[in-house]
Amino acid sequence: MGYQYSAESGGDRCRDCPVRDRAVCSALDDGERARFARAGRRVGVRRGQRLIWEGDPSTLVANVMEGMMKLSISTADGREQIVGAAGAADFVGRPFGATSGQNVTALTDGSVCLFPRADFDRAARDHGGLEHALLQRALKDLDRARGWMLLLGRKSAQEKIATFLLDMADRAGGVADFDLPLGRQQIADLLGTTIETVSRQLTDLKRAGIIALPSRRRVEICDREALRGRAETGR
Amino acid sequence: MGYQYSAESGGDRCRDCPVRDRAVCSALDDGERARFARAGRRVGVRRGQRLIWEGDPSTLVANVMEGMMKLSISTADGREQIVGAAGAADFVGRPFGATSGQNVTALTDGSVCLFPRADFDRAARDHGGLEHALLQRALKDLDRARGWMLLLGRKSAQEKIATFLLDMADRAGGVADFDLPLGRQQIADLLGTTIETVSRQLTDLKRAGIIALPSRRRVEICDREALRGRAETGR
DNA sequence: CGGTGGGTTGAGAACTATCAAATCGAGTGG
DNA sequence: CCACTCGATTTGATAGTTCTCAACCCACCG
Repeated sequence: MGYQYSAESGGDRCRDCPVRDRAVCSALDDGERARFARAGRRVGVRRGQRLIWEGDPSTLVANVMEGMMKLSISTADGREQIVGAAGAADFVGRPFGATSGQNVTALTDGSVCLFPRADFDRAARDHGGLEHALLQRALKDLDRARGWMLLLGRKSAQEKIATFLLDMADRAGGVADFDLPLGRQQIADLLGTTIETVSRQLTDLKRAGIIALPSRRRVEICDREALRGRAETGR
Repeated sequence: MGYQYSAESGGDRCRDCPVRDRAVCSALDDGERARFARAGRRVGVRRGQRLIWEGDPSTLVANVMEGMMKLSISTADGREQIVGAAGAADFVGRPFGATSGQNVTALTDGSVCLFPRADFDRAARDHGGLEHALLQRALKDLDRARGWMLLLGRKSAQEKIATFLLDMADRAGGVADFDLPLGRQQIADLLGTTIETVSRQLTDLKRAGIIALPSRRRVEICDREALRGRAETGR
């Protein structure tokens, strides 16, 4: 399939894993992990590369080690909706299921730790801790997905953008000043709107003095309260 | 809280449970279940009754025994989005989490088997089978939620209604003829649109001869292919 | 027979998408 | 260092959808 396998082969593959104590694997003890690690492969991914295809048989799952991935679903005529994102230490893929319901595509260069789904499923069944970690993540993802459904179904473009910016600020650690990990088109795909609407709403917020946009990717929140107001009633 | 507790008290509460071999409990063996059952209570619910509130501490979880529930989230100003539905044998509530992210409200009269979350969490940790069953459900719910995000974010009113009708027909067993379990307002809340738009789209489909609407709740699909077409490209 | 609670229909306003053109920014090669 | 190019973003004009508000209908009930 053309993945780029890293040089490291046997031995303790996890030793230098950047996410070894945040990923689901951290639920395993050292012995379990050592055995489990044999099934996994560290693989580099390039921006734009697709790891998993919507509708394909679910044969792979992975932990993200570096970089950012998007989960997306498309209509037959090419409209795309981003349904989730996964960064370092997050889990992607569909365990315990015949097919994958989403595309998984790299938004940035990065690397993942890839497992054949069958091996992973077996390990999850054998080690309750791993399964519990998966359940925790699935439940959290489910809460997030459902929260986003409210945004997609019921919020105006204004509210969508404001909510999105607050969400991003939170993820960046609650700071007022951060870089967007997404381009305008991807923001549109996430919010269920168009690139032009995203652009217009951003410049509206800028003109209102609520945010500043020093460069394409950078955002400064100048008036968090006002932004919060628009996230709730920005009709 | 005013729940209506049923008369049955001790003994084998599960014996006459209508969903005993489809609910998550079916992952337990008889001995486990007997012990587990002591923590649960069968409770009747009336149409409109809310079991769980969005944002409240998560103290209860439940298996639905009879009837249908909706999961919903609301904005501060009262707009509502339905984010899921639960029928007989489905599980509701937020295990392993401090707060519930959704409202759970009965759409019809029915009954549920209610557990204090703490007891349920403990049981899930002790019995891997139960946890696995929960994971399976969470993953399926997650797939469904994400699929619905595509509809909410990217589909036109026409496509939403057509998709909804096909979905309902599937759930009813793939028949061409079924009763809607939801009123117009609830369909609107599910599809992220308004009651008027739902009504208009339905009459459009009726005028086109694709469906018939013999009564308020009943739908007949006359031309499934045409309906499928509108679910994909009904712009 | 007058309520009542859905549901439908109509008209106009408000948003948002669409299409097209102008701008911007980072590279590139001279 | 400057013109030039390419992709991303912004802006403008316009068309379409969908929402909103209001009136009307209809089946059912006391």
